[in-house]
Formats: sequence, C-alpha cells, structure tokens
Amino acid sequence: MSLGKYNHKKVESKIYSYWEKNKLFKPKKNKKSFSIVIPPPNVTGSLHMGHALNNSLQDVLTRYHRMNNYETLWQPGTDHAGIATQALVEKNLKSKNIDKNTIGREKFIKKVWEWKKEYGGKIINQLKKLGCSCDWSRSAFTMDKNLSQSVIKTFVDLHKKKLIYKSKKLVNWDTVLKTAISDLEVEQREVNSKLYYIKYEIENSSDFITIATTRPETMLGDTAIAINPKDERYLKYLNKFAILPIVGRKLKIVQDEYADPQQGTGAVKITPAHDFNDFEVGKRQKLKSINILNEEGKINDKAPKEYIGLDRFEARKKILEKLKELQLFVKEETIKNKVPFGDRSNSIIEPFLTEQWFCDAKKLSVKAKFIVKNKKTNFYPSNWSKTYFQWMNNIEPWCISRQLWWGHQIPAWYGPDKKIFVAENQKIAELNAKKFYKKKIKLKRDPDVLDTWFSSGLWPFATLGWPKKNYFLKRFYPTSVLVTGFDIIFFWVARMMMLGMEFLNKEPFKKIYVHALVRDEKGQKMSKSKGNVIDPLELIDKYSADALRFTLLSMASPGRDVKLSEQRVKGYRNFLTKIWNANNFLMVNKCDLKGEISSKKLSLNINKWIYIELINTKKLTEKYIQNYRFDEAAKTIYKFVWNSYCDWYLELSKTILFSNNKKDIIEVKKTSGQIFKEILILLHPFIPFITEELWLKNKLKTKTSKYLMHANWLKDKKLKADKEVENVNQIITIISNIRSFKNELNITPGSFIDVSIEKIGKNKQSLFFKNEVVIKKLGRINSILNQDLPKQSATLVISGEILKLYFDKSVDLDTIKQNLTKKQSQIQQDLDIISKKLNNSSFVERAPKHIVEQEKNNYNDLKINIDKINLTIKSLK
RNA sequence: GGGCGUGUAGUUCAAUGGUAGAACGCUACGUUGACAUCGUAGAGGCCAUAAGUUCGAUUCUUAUCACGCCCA
Repeated sequence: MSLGKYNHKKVESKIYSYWEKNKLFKPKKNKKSFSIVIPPPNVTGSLHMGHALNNSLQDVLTRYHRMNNYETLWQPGTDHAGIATQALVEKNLKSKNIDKNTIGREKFIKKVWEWKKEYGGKIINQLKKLGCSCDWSRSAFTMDKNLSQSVIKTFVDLHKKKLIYKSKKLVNWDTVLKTAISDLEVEQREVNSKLYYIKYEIENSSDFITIATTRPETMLGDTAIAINPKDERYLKYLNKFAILPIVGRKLKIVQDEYADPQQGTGAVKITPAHDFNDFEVGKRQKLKSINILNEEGKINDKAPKEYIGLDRFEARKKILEKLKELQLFVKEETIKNKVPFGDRSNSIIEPFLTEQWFCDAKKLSVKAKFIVKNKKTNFYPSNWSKTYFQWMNNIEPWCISRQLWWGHQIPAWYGPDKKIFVAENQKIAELNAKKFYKKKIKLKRDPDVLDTWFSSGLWPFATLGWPKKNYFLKRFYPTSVLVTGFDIIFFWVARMMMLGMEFLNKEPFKKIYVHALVRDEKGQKMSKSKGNVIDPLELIDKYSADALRFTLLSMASPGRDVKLSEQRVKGYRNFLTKIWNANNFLMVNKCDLKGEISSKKLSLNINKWIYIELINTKKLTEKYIQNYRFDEAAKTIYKFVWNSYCDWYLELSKTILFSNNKKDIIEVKKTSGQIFKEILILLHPFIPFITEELWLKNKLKTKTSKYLMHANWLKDKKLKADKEVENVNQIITIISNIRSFKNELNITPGSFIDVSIEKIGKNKQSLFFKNEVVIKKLGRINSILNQDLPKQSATLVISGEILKLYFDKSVDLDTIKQNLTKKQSQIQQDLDIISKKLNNSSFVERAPKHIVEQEKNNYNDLKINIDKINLTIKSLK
C-alpha cells in the first residue's frame, strides 16, 4: 500500500504560512527568557550558505528554548550597508542616465528608500524559506527612525565624553568610492611590485643620496630624507639638504630610527601625507605634510604642471621616464610586497590626509575586555577570546565618518568660523550656537555619514528599544547568545561589546557562539569568480529546507569549516523520507499518537527498551544543544530515529502488531505512537517543517496550542533499565549474528532454518523461549529447539554461547571452519594484548582498580568465547 | 615576524589516557503486511612523523613536516 510521498515544496510554504498567520513567532510570556539578535544581513544581500548556516543555528536555539518554557525572542532585521547600497542605487540610476550629483542628496536618498521598499525584503523572504522563526513583527532596519535616534544619541553622548572627536589624520582613502574607510575594511594583499632606486642630489655638492621606493609618484610630496642614526654610511649628510628631483624642493636629511639600514639603501624618502610610517616620522621630525593627490587619486595642483590631473599610476610612469631622462634613475628590482586594497571597491587604498571623525576605541575597549576576562561573556569555542583580546589590545582609533550620502548623517553643525556644535538636532545646535555667538547664526551640517558598523554596534539594544527602557529591553537584554561567523569578531562583535558596555554597562550577550565558514566540498571558499557557489535556495528547492538545515547543522563541528557537498543534503533528504514512511506505517497500523501511556505501566520489554532509548537520546541531545554541539545533537537523534526506532523497534513491534494478543497490541500501538510523537518534538528545532506537518496531520495538540512549534519537550521521566530491557539488546545481538552467519555461509537470507540451543545454559535458554516469536521472525527461524537434531549442523558462537543451526541445503564445513578460525585468531590477538597487560606487575599495581577489573573481565569473557570456539573447531574435525 | 587552527577509513568528520566510531561512498545479497529516497550483511585505519611523560599515548608535552586562516 502506497501512502504518497513527501512533497516538501507544498508542505514547507504551507506550514510557514500557518506559523505566520497564527503569530507563533512572537514571544509568549514564560518563566525564563531567551533572546537572540540576528546578525543583520545587508539589505542589498541575498541568502548565501553562510547565512543559511548562521540562521539554521539560531533557529535551532530559538525553537529549542521556545519549546522549553522560555519566553523567547529572536529579533530580526537588516543593515543599511552604506557603501554597498549607495553604490547599487547609483549604478541603477546611471543605467537610466541619471547622475546622483544632478538630482542632489535629498532626492537621491529618496531613491534609495524607494529601492529599499521594493527590493530590501528579499533576504527576509529567503530567511523565511529556511524556516527562521524570528518575530518578524519586530523587524528592524538600521536606518529606521528609532534606530537613527539611538545612533544620534550615542554620537552626541560619546562626543560629550570626548570619546568622539574630529581630527586631521591620515586615513585609508578609497579613491573609487571617494570616502574614508576603517582599517578593517582594508585588505593587505601580496602582489608583485617593483622597487625603484632613485638618486637625490645633495645640495651644494656633486654627491647623491640614493633612496628606494615602490611608489615613486609620491616623491612629489616628499619633505625629507631619513637615515638611521647608527648608519655610518650617511653620517656625512647629516643636516644637509637633498634636492627633490623634478620638483626642486629642498629636503632636510634627518636621523630617524624608522630608516632601516638593511632595507633598500638605508636612506628613505619621507612623504608624511602619503604613508602611515612617514606620517609618524613627520610628526617626530616636525616636517611639513604636502598632499599631492585629490580624492580621486589624481595628482593635484601642488605638483608641477605637467603632472596635474594625471592618475597616480600614470604619474608614476611619467615620473620614472623623467628620472631616466635626468639620469637620476639607478635601477629597479622585482619584489613582493603587501598592497592595501579596499574590500568593497577592490581598488588600491591611498593613505590620505583629511579631517575625519574618530572614536576613541582604546578607552571603550577597557570595559569590553574586562567583561570577557571576567567570563560574563564567553566565547564558544573559547579560543576565539584570544582573537578578541589580540585585537582589543592593539586597537587603533576608529574612523567613523564616511563621505557618503546613504547613512546616518553626523549630528554636527558648523558655525561660520568652523566652530563645531554637536547636538541631537538642528534646533539644539542652533540654540547652542546662539548662546555661543550671542546672536542667531546659520549653521551648516556636516555632510558626512557614519560608518555602517557604528549603527550595527548598537544592534543588540537599539533593536530592543534603547534608549527607551521598555519591557523588551528589560526582559531580553543582555541577550542570551550571539551566533556569528569569526570573520566579523572585530567588525561587529567587538564594537557591540564596547558600545553595550559603555551605554548599558552590561554585556550585550552572555555567550558568543562562533561558527565557521561554509566552503565547497573541496574546501575552497565559495566565490562568484570561482564559480563554486552553491545557492542555498536551489538546494532548498531540490531537497527541502529541512534537509539543508539538517545537513548544515550536522556538519557544524566547532573549529572546523563546513565543507558542503550536495550528496550530504541528499542523504538527509532521505532521512526525511524515512520519517515520513515511519508515519505511514503508524497510520496503516492505526497506532495511537494521541493517547498517553505511562512509562511505568509498560509491560513489554521492547516498549520499555525504546522508551529508555528515547530518554537517553533526549538527555544527550539536550546536553549537546546546551554545549553548542549541534553536529553531535543531530547525529544522536538521527541514530535514534533511524537505527533504534525504525530499524529495530518498528521491526520488533511487528511481531506483536500482527499477533492476536489484544492487550499487547494496544500497548505497542500506544508506545509506537507516543515515541513517534516525541520524535517529532525532539526533531522540530532541527527540521521544523516536516515535523510540524506530521504533527498537524495526526491532529496532535497540547493544552495550549495545536501547533508543534508551541509544544513542550518531553519532561524528564525516569525509567530504569531492568533485565528485560537488557534482554532486548541481547536479542538484537542474536538476530544480527544469525544474519551475518547466514551471509558468510552464502545461505539465502530469506530461508528459514532451525536452531538448537541445547548447549546454552538453562537460565539463558529462557531468553530464547520468552522471546521466541521475535527471534523467529527477525532471525527467520522455523523452530527453536532445546535438543540437537541428528543431522548436519553449523555451529555459531555468540558471546560465548553455542548455537547449532540447521540448514536445508548442506553447508560447506570448510567455510564454517575458516570463519571460526578467523574469529579465533582475532580474539587470540586481543587476549594476548590483555594478558600482556595483566602480567605486567606495574600495570596491576599502578593502573586504577576499575581499569584492572575491567581488563580482567574482558579477559574472562574473551577466554570463554575462545574456548567455545576452540571446542567447536575440534568437533568439526 | 606574531597569533590561532587542522593532519584519524576512499571522502567528510567524530570520540577517547585503557580493545578506534559515524555518515556518505563502495561490494554482495534481496525477506512484497511503512519505506528501493529501502532492507540485510560486508570490506576499509602504523589515528602525519619523531622524541618525551606514563604501567599504558591516537589522546598529554615538545620538535619536525604538510595545509589553512587572522594580524603586522
């Protein structure tokens, strides 16, 4: 009888709409609370494998706690992704021949909002496909009004505390995006470069000093040459001047430790406006900084005419040509060096002298470090705290202003004399200005916006309502756990810790679970350019969201990358089918999922056995979830459902279901149904769709809800394993042994045989007779005899007990002997090892007693076994 | 240069100071009372190398060799 196949496509969308319609994602008042804030995906983004893993993990935790009497909030939302979004909308407009500068800031921002309204929900819908049980009614966006207010308040407060300040410094400048970016957004890449050696003439002399540089174009901004104080080669030039080629500027020759005698020629040109090290030298030596670039990376009017307007790389070429012409070019060497690239624009980053807003991260880091050191916040795996400290200990001022339009505009206004008024809004700023200037003054607002991570840094409390002290903030802050990838520990986690501690004086998360990256099956990072990207939505379409989730979860071992292959997803799809079919079996046999049967009242050994297996599985699963070992948790349930329940229990139970014993049949129907119901509950956090579907299909319900999503996990029940339960394990061993034996002897597995247990001790014989029906059915046995038959038999030894099997066709004695001999030598090997140990007096003396005892028992067991085998081999001769 | 991590079955990964496990793949065979997206059985490992600690090391320590990532 076929009961139809599982159609995940229909089921998953249907089930999700039920949950949504019935508002099951909202927190329900309960004793304890549990909260997670989602790492907000970029509003421009679409779901990739990293999101799939990250959110599957969060959903397991959320659903698990929701089903365990926690008032549970999974706070969702998206990030406005300043640069990415602006670039995207800009490109869209460009394709319509609209330039953002002609329509102006206000209209452009309107366009961005329009774009957001139309396409910004994409990733949210994709998260829904994955089954995420976020409270969507609370969905937040970093540019929302209330979040913007938190951002402004944060800025103003930090400014008041002098933790935010404006300063003229070298920053990392992206010449494509025309904005400053933070250190973290710069990627150092090793590339093949050339080191050029250039002669600078010494003033009033025929001498030259040779310097080496990879960036000759910056010489236009040179203001000194540095030599190491210990470098005797150059002492003669001290306090003299060199003449900057092409430009003709006089450069002071200064002593500075920064000049490394081992590097290049040991003399180094100093360009304070275009190199971070040179900038420091410039400060020490009180040098002028001459900026020779404009914001597009082109040479500006501080340079000789012929170079003005040239791109930096064009200028490099021209300058080298000119130097050759002037015979000041010495040589070039091919070298490898690290060059900074912008992670968004992929262009070479320029150190660029500008005025920017900075946040004093060093001061903010103090409390953030303290809280982790004191274990109020713990990393899982704990090693990540090292990464966290390493960065925190070497923290630099955080450049927070960006020359963009899309983002939180900095709440700073300028008077005509550039006096800065930082305030929550223009009115207050103007009021302050009025006080300051003693008259009404028109102020100009800072055009820059804040780094997107600045607002993301407020995420765990701003989304809960801060600075308002409402119910959600009180109930759910600090959040229980943050689930995130290691790649944003600095970007995001560290900043939330700093800002959370600064403003709420409480850690934003109690735990930080750091998961790995998802790679392809060969271990390569997935990237569009490599073409090895596996689209989670395609896998969902093909195999279901449940299968994808289960795959990702069972592969999420700590400290290891997830190497995803489609085969695995397929395998777990089969698991879903298995569950579906098990349900079909229960339906066909009218098993009772709704009835309750007390575990204490169970009388059949197989029922007790499966019940105990269930309890153990549940305990283990709980332990693993609490330790964030989702891989082990998934494995544990998988094994229980497939092996214990489907392979053994359901098979064993058939002997009763198809018998005439009404009382036993009822007990089996109830037990099989109840265990299955518990399986649905256990599995729900991992594979929510199919479990909910089966729950609804069976019309199961709890006191408060008809949805599985709001059911509770099995309460701890105690059931002790008694001898009868142990017997089930023995029965399984016996059946397995008989099956393998037949297989080894090439006996058709389907054929029925007779078995004699005459040689088995009387007390153990009862096991066979008490469980005769089961052993006969699954072992395919005609009759179990307590007397050997007068015909040819094959001898099988199972844990030291001898069984005689009678086959219809004659059996090759040699094969049996071979088999026994093989087993004999295996056991002998083990025995040798153990006896060696037991004969070692220092082992017996020093090893813990229970280990010695255990080894002795092992020895005895093996000895009995091998003796029986030896006897059997002899009897075969 | 500093830091972190990983080397275990064909593959992907577990576990463990006391006889090495799983999944997938592979091989053979199919018993129609849920399931071939299945069942039963089977093959597969000097636990990277070397030394040390220990009664005992795949597990702890150190070194070496590979590979990966982060920071400078």
